[in-house]
Amino acid sequence: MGAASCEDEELEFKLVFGEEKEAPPLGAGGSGEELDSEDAPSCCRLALGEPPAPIGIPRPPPPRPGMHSPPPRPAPSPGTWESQPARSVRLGGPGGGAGGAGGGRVLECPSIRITSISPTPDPPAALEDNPDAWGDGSPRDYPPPEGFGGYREAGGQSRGAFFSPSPGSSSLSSWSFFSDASDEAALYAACDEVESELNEAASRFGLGSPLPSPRASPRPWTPEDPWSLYGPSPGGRGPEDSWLLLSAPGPTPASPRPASPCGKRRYSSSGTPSSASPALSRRGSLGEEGPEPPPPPPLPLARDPGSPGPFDYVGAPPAESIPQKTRRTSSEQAVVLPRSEEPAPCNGKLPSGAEESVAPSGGPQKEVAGMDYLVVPSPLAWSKARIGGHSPIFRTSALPPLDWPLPSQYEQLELRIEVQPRAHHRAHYETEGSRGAVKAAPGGHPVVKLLGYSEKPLTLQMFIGTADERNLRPHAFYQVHRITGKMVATASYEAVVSGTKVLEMTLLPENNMAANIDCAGILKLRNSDIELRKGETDIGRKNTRVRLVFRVHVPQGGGKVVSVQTASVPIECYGKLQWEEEAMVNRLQSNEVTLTLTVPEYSNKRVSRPVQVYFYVSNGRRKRSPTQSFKFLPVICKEEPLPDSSLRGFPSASGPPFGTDMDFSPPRPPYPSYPHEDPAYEAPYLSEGFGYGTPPLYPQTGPPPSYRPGLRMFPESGGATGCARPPPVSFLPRPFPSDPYGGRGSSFPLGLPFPPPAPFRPPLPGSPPLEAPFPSQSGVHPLPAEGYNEVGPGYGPGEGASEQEKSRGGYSSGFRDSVPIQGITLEEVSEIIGRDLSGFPAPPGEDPPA
DNA sequence: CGCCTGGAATTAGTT
DNA sequence: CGAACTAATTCCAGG
Repeated sequence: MGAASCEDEELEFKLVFGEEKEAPPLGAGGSGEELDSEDAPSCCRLALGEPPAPIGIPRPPPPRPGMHSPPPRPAPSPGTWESQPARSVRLGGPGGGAGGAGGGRVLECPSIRITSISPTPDPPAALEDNPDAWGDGSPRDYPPPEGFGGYREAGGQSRGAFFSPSPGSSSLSSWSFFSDASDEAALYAACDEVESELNEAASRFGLGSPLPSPRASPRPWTPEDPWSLYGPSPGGRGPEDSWLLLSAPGPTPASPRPASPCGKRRYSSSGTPSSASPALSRRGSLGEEGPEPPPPPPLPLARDPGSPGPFDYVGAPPAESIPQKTRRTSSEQAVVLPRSEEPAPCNGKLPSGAEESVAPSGGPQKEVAGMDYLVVPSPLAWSKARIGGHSPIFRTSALPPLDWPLPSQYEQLELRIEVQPRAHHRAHYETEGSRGAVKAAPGGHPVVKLLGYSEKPLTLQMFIGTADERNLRPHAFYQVHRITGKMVATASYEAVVSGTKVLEMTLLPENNMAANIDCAGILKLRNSDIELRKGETDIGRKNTRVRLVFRVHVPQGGGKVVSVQTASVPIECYGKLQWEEEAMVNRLQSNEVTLTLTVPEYSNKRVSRPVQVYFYVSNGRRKRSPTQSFKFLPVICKEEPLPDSSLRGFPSASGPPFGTDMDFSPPRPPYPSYPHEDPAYEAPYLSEGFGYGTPPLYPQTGPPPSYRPGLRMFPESGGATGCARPPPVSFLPRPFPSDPYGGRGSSFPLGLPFPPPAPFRPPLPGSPPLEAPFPSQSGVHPLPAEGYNEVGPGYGPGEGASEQEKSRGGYSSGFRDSVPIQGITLEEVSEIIGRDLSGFPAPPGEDPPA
């Protein structure tokens, strides 16, 4: 719903609206729907939840590899993981050494070769591997890409072009993969995994092109960072030593990725030069890019000595069009694995210095330098490792890859997103100027904090991850973009890890180990550029949601670190709102403390899931209140609390830490203001288990202590439902007349909950019910208070419920298609709007855009 | 002048 | 194969 505005008068928003100027995330709401469509894979949901352990990861079904990179394997020490090198090695192209520029091939191997990055510029050994090994002709063998745009490349390639799992959407299967399958499954999976992993590994290599991002600034801080590993000190990558370079094989054909959400679409099939083809594309992806700087020098890896980065910037990735293989082979290929991500411990051998030490940065090329070959652990081992819940402890030398799931909390450590980003952020294309940093819903920017540690500065890594139901992993179509400028107070620098741009910031004890993420924008890569990459199975179309993923490696002594990660709520990156309507304010029923308006009906009446929509109150000018949200729910949801609700949020299942969050436990604000709460969103996301670690803060609305997350009320029944607070909202289903006050849809007063929460108001007589008015539908009964779960299985009936319940026979039929349901958490509404509004003369109402 | 933004115009991909 | 639509990108203009 759009914002309702009163043009007549200007409202005083001080109270209501924070000062925030930012536009409300309108589009966000849409997600719900999309989810529906997209969610596809029912399988997705994981039930697993291993607690803290990162592992909550489900095993992938045989078919698809779920992980891109091999999961870290358990280290000798109990509870410790070593990241493994990609199994595939890229064969050096021409000279293997140098970056294997030539199309190195990837070998599949049982054994992996890892090269630690040596300070020396040597080309990565890995590259050299025999190409043959990979006879598969997998994409891995690619000619060196040339002129790619850095980002794309980075993203693409690295992401593994091939390897990397599809960003997103696709995925159906992924989950299945991970599921903790039983042993058998495990085995099964193992095989697949192996491949996948290999692929991943390969991808990583590929990545390497350093991001050329011009902007990447030298690392600001770091120096002290204990973990120099990561970030080598600015100047040096020393640590890199520890980093390993891997060359990975292309994705095996066999292990196809999960189908993209929609099924990956093919651009003109055979590579038609359809527009898609980069080269041809009008946009000139290729063309443009082509011109771009040639692939990085042979020794890609090396970042400039000058440019320090924890992660290496790998040489710029080759053009998208180029087969990944190519890219990889090129010098670029030699990717340095950042300590964490990619590093595979070499034969056990850690890269020198790898461990905690900060390795001086050796030459950039270190990565390449000597790679050791590792014996590849048996698939099973890997599988299990993944599956099993293990502590997120890794060797400093072998940090977990970006696609490796990690818990947000471990023992006393917890990486929490104190302030969540807005649910909508328009990403910019390379052809556009920056669209700024991601903002927080309440205004300002997201804030991430590490709890349980304050000894010394640590490096906080951030990258753009997927937001689908599959495992959280770097998003192929989006990259983090470093924002600089006078308005940016947080020092950061870009690094490329395995083809994924990573923004690194410092968490300082003096700042309570918190970082204000005001330096992170989101870059959109052209779908065609990414999709053309060999090995890339994901499609970019409609794959526009991302999450900000934060990771930190906390030194534990003994060369070990605890890696914790958390992901933000999903962020819709398409500028475009799916739905937006302006709600009409019913002045007659509005007063100083209550704003009554008619809620427009949701555009898509067939949603099967709850759709969270956002709204804000505008004074008709530029003043806008902070964005608030509520959900349109399929009727069914209300009625049935999913039994599994708990499950629905995989997260919960996945881990203790998560569980809570997922459920949006108390800490969470009751209000819908934030997207993540949105069932739609969450469910899927949650599934991943990790990401959401922390409950977002909802400053604005401050979560009322009293609030029960679980209680959700629908308007009609709503009040009844037992909201802790009776929301003063009433919906009136009405046709949507143009009439200012009459509305179509239901109207509800946004009242100030204050004093006495107004009881829920019954629908107004006049308004024609859209379909079934809630009330009567009464089917709507108060949901069981499970917290959000109530609403659905995970909130909702929506996505979460979907599968499970369906399977159960639950509500599938349940949703009413035709009827748009409007479910709102009264509480939310009340709080959100109500308070603020109080005091207004005749407030304009507004709706949330979907 | 450059960075953001919001929107609209185009073009490509689907149905 | 073309039309109608939708989504993705590119451009523009205003602040």
